[in-house]
Amino acid sequence: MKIHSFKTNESGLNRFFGPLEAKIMHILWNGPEMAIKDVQARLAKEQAINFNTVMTVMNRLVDKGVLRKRAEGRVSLFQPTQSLEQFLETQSKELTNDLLEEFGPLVVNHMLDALEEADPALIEQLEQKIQALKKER
Amino acid sequence: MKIHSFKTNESGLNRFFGPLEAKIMHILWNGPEMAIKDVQARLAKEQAINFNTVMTVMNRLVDKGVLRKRAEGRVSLFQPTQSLEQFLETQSKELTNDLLEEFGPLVVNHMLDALEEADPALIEQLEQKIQALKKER
DNA sequence: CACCTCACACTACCTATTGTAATGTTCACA
DNA sequence: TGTGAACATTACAATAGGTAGTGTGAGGTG
Repeated sequence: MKIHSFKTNESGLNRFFGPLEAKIMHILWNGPEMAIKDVQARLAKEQAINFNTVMTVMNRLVDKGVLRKRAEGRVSLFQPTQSLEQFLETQSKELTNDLLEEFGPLVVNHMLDALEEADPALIEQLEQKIQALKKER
Repeated sequence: MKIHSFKTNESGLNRFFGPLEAKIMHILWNGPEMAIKDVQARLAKEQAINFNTVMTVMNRLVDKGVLRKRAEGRVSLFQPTQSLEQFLETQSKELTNDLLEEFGPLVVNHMLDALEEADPALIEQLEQKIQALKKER
C-alpha cells in the first residue's frame, strides 16, 4: 500500500491522510519514537479516543509504509520512515513530476502566474536556476 | 459535489475520475452531445455494460458538475460543462496553486529539476516569461 | 381505449478507504 | 497463579465508485 491521492479540498497533512491519520503523523513527526498509548495520550488531550482506534490506524500507517514499527519488549514503538522534510520533499517531487507529465507546458504558465502574484523572491530564485542551467550547456 | 482528489498512481483522466467515469468523459469529450444509450453503445463495443450502470454514473457526473444534462423530449442529452482543454486548464491551475501553497519554494526546484531532464523548449519559454515579468516592474 | 415499450428514477448491493471500537489472546509480574 | 497491559482479530459505519434490479410514466400502435 502507498499514498496515491492528493486531496485538493484539504490542507496540510490532510491532503495526504485522513484526519486522524494526519493528527497521528503530526504527533510522530514532532516527537520521539512512541508507543501507541503515548500517541493516544496526546490525542486524548483534545478529545477522548479509544486505544484500539489509535492502534488500528497506526498499524494501517505501517502498512502504507509511512510508519515503522519496532518491538521493544512488550511494547511496539512507532516512528515515521521519513522525516517530515523528506516526506514533503518526496511528495512534492512526485506531484510535480506527475503534473508536468500530465500537463506539460500548461503548468509552467500557471506556475508563473501564481508566482507573479505571490513571491518575488521565488522568481529571483527561479532565474538563478535558469542561468545556472544555461551555463551547463 | 466536486472533484477533490488527484490520483498519483493513475494516468490521464483516471487521475480525476474512476475508470468508468473516465471512459464516459472521454467519449463525451470526443463526440457530440449524447444520450445515455449512445454512450452505452460506445462502451459496449469493448465490453457489455448495463444501461442503468451507465445512467447512474452519468448522473453522478452531473452531480459533480462535470456534465450538463438537457431534456430533449423524452431523452436526456449529456455534454461536458467544460471542454477538455478548459477542464485540464482548470485542474492544472488548481493543482499548481495548491502545490505552491503547500510546498512553496520546494516545487520550484523540483520543477526545474524535472525540466532539466525533460524539455529545453520549456525552459526557454520560462525564461521569456521571467523577462517579461521583470520588465513590468 | 388498452397495452407495450423505452427512458428515466429509485433503490440497493459490492468493494475500498477511513474512523471507530468490542472482543480475544498472550505474557510478564505481583 | 491470577491480573492487567499490550497486542491481534474482527466488525461496523460512512463515503466513493461500479453494478444492476425494480418501479414509473409517457408515447406509439393495435
